[in-house]
Amino acid sequence: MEEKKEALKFEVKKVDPRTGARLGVMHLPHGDVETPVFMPVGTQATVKSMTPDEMKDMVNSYIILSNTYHLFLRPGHELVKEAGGLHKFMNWDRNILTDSGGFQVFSLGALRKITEEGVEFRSHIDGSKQFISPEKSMEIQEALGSDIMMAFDECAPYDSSYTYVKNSMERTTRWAKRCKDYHTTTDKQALFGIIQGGFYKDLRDKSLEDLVKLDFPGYAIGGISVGEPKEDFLDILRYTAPKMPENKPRYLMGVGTPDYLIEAVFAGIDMCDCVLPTRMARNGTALTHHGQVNLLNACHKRDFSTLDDECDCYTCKNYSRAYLNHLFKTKEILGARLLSIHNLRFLVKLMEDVREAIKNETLVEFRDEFYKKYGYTK
RNA sequence: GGGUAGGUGCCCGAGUGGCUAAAGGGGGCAGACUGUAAAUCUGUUGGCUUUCGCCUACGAUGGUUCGAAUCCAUCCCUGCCCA
Repeated sequence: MEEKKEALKFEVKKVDPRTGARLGVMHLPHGDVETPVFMPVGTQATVKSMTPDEMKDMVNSYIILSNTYHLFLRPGHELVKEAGGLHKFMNWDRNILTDSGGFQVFSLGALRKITEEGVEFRSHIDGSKQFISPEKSMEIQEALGSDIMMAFDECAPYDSSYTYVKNSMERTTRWAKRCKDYHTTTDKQALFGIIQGGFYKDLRDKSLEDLVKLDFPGYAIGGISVGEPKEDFLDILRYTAPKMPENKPRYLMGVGTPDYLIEAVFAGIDMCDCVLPTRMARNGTALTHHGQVNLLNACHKRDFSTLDDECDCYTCKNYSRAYLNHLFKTKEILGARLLSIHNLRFLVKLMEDVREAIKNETLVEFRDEFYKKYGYTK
């Protein structure tokens, strides 16, 4: 019997004997992606302020995210399809992972109503009534033509009760089944399931168990990094990640800061994404090897030194903190661009270094040294 | 020279007897940002005392009043119009 060709083939190249961290590679329709990987976010078919060439040449990114809900509203998934798909539309020929719109169920809280059938939204743009079901999310993501699609889920708020999270998680699992039933072109696009269950371990177990039965080519942890204390985040991460199928990519959604990324890798996570580097960049804050640096602070006015002496990015090689300070003070858009280049490169490079450390079995030393320099107390 | 409008905290500007250390912007200083409703949002911005409080402050000086940025007088300065 010949096995049907699948969009995603995942290889675990090595598991760090001391930590369980994994080194791997995802073979995808638009090229290979080495893991662990940080995926920049380009919600509206653009990583804000960055051209695709810059994402390749300056950031060295092989996969980025985009968003179902936002592209559904504008310009509309039909239009993107008409343009030849999302890759062609935005001129990005490497991989794209699309989020399902599930996060918007959470972030647009006041504007939606959840039922078994799906979620009714009020558009944040014009207030118009919109409806997204699991099937609709699949239809949109198929029209976009992303390489990895996410199942339509509900991301419950941090303060949700056990009963609420239980019902929500069970519905998310039913929705995942509906997504899988709808999505048949598995040779072109891989569909990942999303584990929910909030901060209740038995619910995480149940979610994982039921999703694994559905046999997705990859699994994500959703519903954390929603404003909880770090201990709670680490607790659920360390509890859930190691139980996820070993032969499939493990994706931690919505993370983030350098310490969260490193902790995720320690827990056996292969993929992370976050808006943080680009958003912080636009707001004037840089991630550096010596901690966060707010370029708007007065202390940089006459600081002609480089932003991060250990960074290899275009910004660090060519501009001073004083110049960046000036650009942000004057609200020049180049400031946002230069810091976006830096922050994105910083996190992508962090994962490159992490992969190297796993290869060399020096991950623990790498983490300790990184934390010490960054100023984390650990 | 005549007329007229006005002088408020770093800047612009509201306030026309007590609720005013004085709205709102801007600027300054700092903080937040984690599957993007974010080039956004929040705090703070006279001095001393880090509670109560006291002092200084709305062009200057003097006055009316229990009480004045707000009313009166004089003076100084600025914009505009006419000569």
